[in-house]
Amino acid sequence: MARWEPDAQGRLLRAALELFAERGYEATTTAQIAERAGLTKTTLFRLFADKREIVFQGQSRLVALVTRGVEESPADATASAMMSNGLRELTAAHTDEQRRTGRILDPILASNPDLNERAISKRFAITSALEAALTTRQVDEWQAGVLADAGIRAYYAGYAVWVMSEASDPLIDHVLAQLMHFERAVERLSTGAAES
Amino acid sequence: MARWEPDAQGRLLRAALELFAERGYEATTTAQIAERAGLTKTTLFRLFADKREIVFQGQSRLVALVTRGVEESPADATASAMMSNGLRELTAAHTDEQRRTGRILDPILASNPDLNERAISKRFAITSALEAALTTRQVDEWQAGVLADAGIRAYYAGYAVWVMSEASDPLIDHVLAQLMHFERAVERLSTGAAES
DNA sequence: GTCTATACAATGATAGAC
DNA sequence: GTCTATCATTGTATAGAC
Repeated sequence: MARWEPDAQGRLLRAALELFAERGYEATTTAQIAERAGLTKTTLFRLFADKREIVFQGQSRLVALVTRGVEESPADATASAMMSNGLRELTAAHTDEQRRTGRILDPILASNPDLNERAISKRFAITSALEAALTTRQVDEWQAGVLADAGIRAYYAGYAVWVMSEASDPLIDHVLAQLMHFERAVERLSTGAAES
Repeated sequence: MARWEPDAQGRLLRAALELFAERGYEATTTAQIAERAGLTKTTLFRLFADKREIVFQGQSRLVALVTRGVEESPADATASAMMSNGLRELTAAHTDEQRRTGRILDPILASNPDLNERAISKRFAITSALEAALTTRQVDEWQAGVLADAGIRAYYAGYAVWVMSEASDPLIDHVLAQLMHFERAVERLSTGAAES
């Protein structure tokens, strides 16, 4: 069936993670990654748009997931409930293996400005997708923006706790815990808004 | 006094804007930009970290400005008021000439993925600076995050209207108009939160 | 339909001369 | 502070092998 070893993308990802951990992101060339994966540079760049995408490919599907979570919400759902459904869909995509990968990957992402920039860009893409999905469901534009910012903020904050946690508690619990902080913040802002 | 023509950075910026407008960002090489500015590629890369920074250098100082606006707020200011002060400082930095530049630059930024990514990164840096400044002033972390997200959202939305406006109305007016939308959104969220 | 070989343009770094 | 020169690396383009 397969004339070549299967799962070229996965092999490239694993090779990249190994090399980045060994010698750092910048000191690793795309040729070295390809070689360790048993491929060539040409193939690497056919499968990934650029060097950074090797490590972020997984996050690209999150955009579609958060959108679907909102779209599949019942017709009478509140704006907040639709946002939560988007997050639920996001978190459902995270396996225990991703938690292990995250523990290796996250320090690498933080260590390099190029990877950091791409990470920020991905976060923005997910936020924009959530915002657009809410707007499509007739949520007021500013409300959609605030809910999207807060929801993705909760998602990232919850993820940071989850990825470092020893227990096998599900990601969604951490994200929902963060969302409660958001609701408290909104309460305090609305009562305090008149003062200023 | 000056053995070379002064304002190398400004000359490079103007040369870059001209060339980007003429033939696009990708079709312009750093050597061409340097040549039109009467310099060489080496000098360009000593003055700017990379090709994109030629066009974003101006935004880097905004990080310091928003921080200062919060820091200089009176001791009894509310969290919202400190955030507004940060925005006030940001908007004060925008001249009428920047509005003209923005009309040329913004379409270029939107047209190229690399520039877009850098723009998102700058927005995140400004947001993080505002958030950190509020936290330093003892604002609760989640409240600081929500206020920073919303404040910078208002700043960008206000900027988008201002840059296209024919009248010579100040930027701060547009930003404050956006902030009122935020306050209304908070009101509606706090009353509706119990439903879900 | 996936991979390889080769050649190539552009970014960005570096070293030494003026 | 700028220049010339050279260099490694990213990323593209093409043509062909299995």
